[in-house]
Amino acid sequence: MITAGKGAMPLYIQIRELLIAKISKGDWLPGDSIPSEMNLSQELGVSQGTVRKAITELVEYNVLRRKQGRGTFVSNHDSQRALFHFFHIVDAKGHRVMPDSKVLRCHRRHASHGEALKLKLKDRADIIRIERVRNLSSSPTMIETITLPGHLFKDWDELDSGNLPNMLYELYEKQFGITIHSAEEQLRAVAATKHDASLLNLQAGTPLLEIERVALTLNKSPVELRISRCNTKKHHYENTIL
Amino acid sequence: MITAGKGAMPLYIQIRELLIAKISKGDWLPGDSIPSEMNLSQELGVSQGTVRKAITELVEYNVLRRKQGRGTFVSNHDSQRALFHFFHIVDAKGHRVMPDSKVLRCHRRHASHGEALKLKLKDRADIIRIERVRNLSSSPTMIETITLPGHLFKDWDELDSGNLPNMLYELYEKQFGITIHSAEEQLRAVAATKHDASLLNLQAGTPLLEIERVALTLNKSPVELRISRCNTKKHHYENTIL
DNA sequence: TAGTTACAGACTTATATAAGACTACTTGAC
DNA sequence: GTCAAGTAGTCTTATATAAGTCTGTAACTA
Repeated sequence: MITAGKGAMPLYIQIRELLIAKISKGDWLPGDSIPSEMNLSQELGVSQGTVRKAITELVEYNVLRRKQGRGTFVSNHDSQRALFHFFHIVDAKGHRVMPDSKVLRCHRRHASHGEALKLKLKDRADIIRIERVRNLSSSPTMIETITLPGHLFKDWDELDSGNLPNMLYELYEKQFGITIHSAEEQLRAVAATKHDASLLNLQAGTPLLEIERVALTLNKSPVELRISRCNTKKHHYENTIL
Repeated sequence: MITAGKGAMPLYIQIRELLIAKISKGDWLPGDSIPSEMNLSQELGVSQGTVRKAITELVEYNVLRRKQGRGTFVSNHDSQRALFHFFHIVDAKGHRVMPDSKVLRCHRRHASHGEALKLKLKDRADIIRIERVRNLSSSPTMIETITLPGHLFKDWDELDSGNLPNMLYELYEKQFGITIHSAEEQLRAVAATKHDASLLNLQAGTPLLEIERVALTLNKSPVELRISRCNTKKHHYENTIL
């Protein structure tokens, strides 16, 4: 409940947490508009400015999106957002390229110890494994190995695995109600294996950029482990430090 | 001048730009406190809340730093900030390690075409070139090649080049009045040259992570080009996407 | 009549101000 | 030295007004 007074959390923080809870719980779905600042303020017994401050912080975290004159909306994963926010590989000129994807395999397995650790699962838990090659500027450039906790993607097997969409986060959201909100990436340089080499048309031993990403929901629980191995001859990973 | 009324920019944006100008111009130096919100509001003829909103945005950009009960300060580069904000190499456990550095060479040259382009200089402009090896967890892990525009670092040669400080951004700020505020990085996987290999105790051809960074001031003008080649056997580059 | 434009009103977020609460440092009494 | 009050800073909340967006209806045109 919202409480005011000495020693209590500031109102706007209580309200921010309340809004997060509503979204995590699924009361408000991605793409939906939330009640107006005025409505919320009356409902919660605080002023519009206080609700506004709470909302502002969530807009900064990319949880909400405001449109003046229209309302405030829960962020969703259109492919634009996925491309601009989560995809950091660009071409030599620094332009973002929409990748396309060819799925090589898609099957269920047991998690290895390392996978279980990174996804916070029990050892040998049920997982889904996807392997695909991605073309950038129409040449094969990345090999992705994606690991998903089986229990979060129950009806996965009903999908046409040969024809998965290009941007998976949109799929997670629409089909499984799971919204990826943030991610932690580790980057390393590795040597291409023979397998890598044949898929990417290069020689074994060629240096590849390996990106290991754990994608998280709003409440920080891991949902996807993705290992990408990229040929950085004509593309590179771009990061801006602000 | 601050102007209100129809068609004018919002007050808080005008004030934000004014504050940025003051800082860029050097009226307020890194580490200094700026006038209080109340003083500024009186001086500028707006309310405290409006000044506050302008300041808030600059705090989010890491330009200013607030301390409740004390004041608002221009951000400066203590080595902590450099380490946490600009240094993304961590050990296998994800812990930040303070690197140490050994300078190999430090001399003046003419800029190559590529360097001039990235630093927005004229071809063959005067530059300073620093090469150093950095140890992480007491083993040689990175080779850095740093390029600085000569005209911005006039008295550089008076420094003891064999004994440069570990965190250069602090030096730029204190000795030359240049504050690094943001940076753009490009990451690639490359093969170690013989030279790399001998410095890092590994075999030629070993994959290295190459980080090419252009560091910028508050008004986006490039100040440093830094190419780091890292052995990612025991360390990796960490990036969080929010 | 059917279709289109103009405009008013309702509802939304955005901006600006003011007042009091909280926090850290300083000063002075003891 | 220690403690308490004072001072000067930021932080929180509330209120009022501006500006943007959509919808329905009245007026106008073909």
